Amino acid sequence: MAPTSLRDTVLAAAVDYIADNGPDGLSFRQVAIAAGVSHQAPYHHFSDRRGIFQAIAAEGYELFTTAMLESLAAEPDDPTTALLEAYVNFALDHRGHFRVMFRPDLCAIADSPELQRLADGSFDVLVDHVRDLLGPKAPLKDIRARAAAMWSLAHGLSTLLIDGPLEAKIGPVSSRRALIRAVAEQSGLASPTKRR
Amino acid sequence: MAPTSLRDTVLAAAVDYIADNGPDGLSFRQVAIAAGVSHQAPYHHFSDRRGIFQAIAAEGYELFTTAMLESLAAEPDDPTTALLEAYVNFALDHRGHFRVMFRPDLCAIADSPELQRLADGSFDVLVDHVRDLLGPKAPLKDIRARAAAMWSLAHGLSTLLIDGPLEAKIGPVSSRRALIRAVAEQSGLASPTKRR
DNA sequence: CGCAGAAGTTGACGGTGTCAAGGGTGGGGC
DNA sequence: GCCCCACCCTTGACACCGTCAACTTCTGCG
Repeated sequence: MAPTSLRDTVLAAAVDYIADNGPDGLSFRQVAIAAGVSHQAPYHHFSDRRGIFQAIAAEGYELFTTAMLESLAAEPDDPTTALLEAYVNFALDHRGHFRVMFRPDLCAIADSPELQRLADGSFDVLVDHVRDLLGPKAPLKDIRARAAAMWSLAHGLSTLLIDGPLEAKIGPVSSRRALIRAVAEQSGLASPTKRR
Repeated sequence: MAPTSLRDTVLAAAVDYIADNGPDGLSFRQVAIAAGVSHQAPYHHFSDRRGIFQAIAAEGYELFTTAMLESLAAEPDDPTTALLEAYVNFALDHRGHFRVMFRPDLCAIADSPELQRLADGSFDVLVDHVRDLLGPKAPLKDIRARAAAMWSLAHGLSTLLIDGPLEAKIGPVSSRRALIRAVAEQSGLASPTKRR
C-alpha cells in the first residue's frame, strides 16, 4: 500500500466507484481530478478507457481464481457447494471487479491475450472440478452440461443478488451462507453423493 | 406496424442497437438523426434517456410474461423445463430488451410503479410455478430457495450465453434446445417427479 | 376565426473521451 | 559539468453527448 502509484490510485478509485454506482457512469476525468492530477494523467498508465476496465478485470480474475481455490481447500468434502459459495461471495464482496469482468463490451477480454489467460484460469477451476466430480469416463456431453449448470446457477444467483430483484421477491436474506446452501440443496447440484 | 410513430421508430431502433452493441454506447442523438429527425425530437416522447430504457424494459417484461405463459401452456407435463426454455429463449431472441430489463441503473424499475408492476408480473409466473410444484404445505423457506435456484439457473444461463464466455469454454452449442434440456437435467431441477 | 396545445427545430451549455503538443525533472554517457 | 533523452504529467483543443430553453409549424376545436 505504500507505493500508491498513480496507476494503483486510479484503479482503486475506479473499483470503488463501480461497486457503488456501476461501471457506466464512471468518468475518466473525475477519477483523475479526484486523485489530484490532471485529466490526462491516467492516460500514461492506461491506453484507453477500455484499458482501465481491462486492468480491473485482470485483477478481478486473479482474486477470483484464488478465492475459489481457497474455498475448495477449506471445504474438501463438499466441493460443489464450496465453489458456489466462493463464486457468490466473490461477486458480492468485489462488486467493482465482478461488474466489469462479465461485461465484454467494457473490457473486451478477447482482445487481450493476458486477460484471456486469466479468465480461462478462473473458469478452468470450475470445469476441472466437474471433471473430477463426474469421473474420467463420464461422457463429454454430461461434463459440459454439468459445468454449464453449475456455472449458470452460481452466476445467476450472483447477478440477481447484486442488482437483480431477487431479494425483493424472495424476501430479505438474513444469512448469505444459508441462502447459498439452501439454493444448492434445492437444485440437485450440491453434495450429489447424498442423492442416490 | 402501420403507424410508425416517431416513438415506435425510436424505440425499435434503440432495441436493435442494444441487441448488437449493448446499451451503453447508445446515443440519443444518433438514434434521432438516424430516424431523420432533429436531435431533440425524441424528447417529446421520452422525458429522459432513462425514459427510453424504461419504455424498452416495460415492453420487454410484457413480452417476457406472455412468452413464459405460452411455454407453460405448450408443455404442461414438464413445466420447469418449459419455464427454463422460455427464459433462455426470450433472452437470446430479445437481447435488446433483456439487456435493459435487468439493469436497474438504466431503467430504475423502482422509480416507475407501472414498470414495477410489469416486472412483478413476470417474476410471479415463476414463483407461482414453484408454489404449485412444491404444493401448498411446503415450507416457505423451501419455496423461496427453489424459486431462487430456478431463477438463478435460468438467468445465469441466459446471461452467460448472451455475452459470457460459456460457449467458448463449453464448446459450440449445436442445438439451443438440447443444451437447455441437458442443463436442466444435470441440475436436479427439471422433471422432479422422475427423480424419486 | 382564433387559439391552445402538441410536434419538431435550432441554438447553447457543461461534461466527457481522446488526440496533439509542450514542460519539467532525474539519471546516464561523454 | 553538461547535454540529452525517457518518463510522467500538464495544457489546450476537438467532436460528441445529454439536456435546457426558446422558437416555429401544424392541427384540431370552440
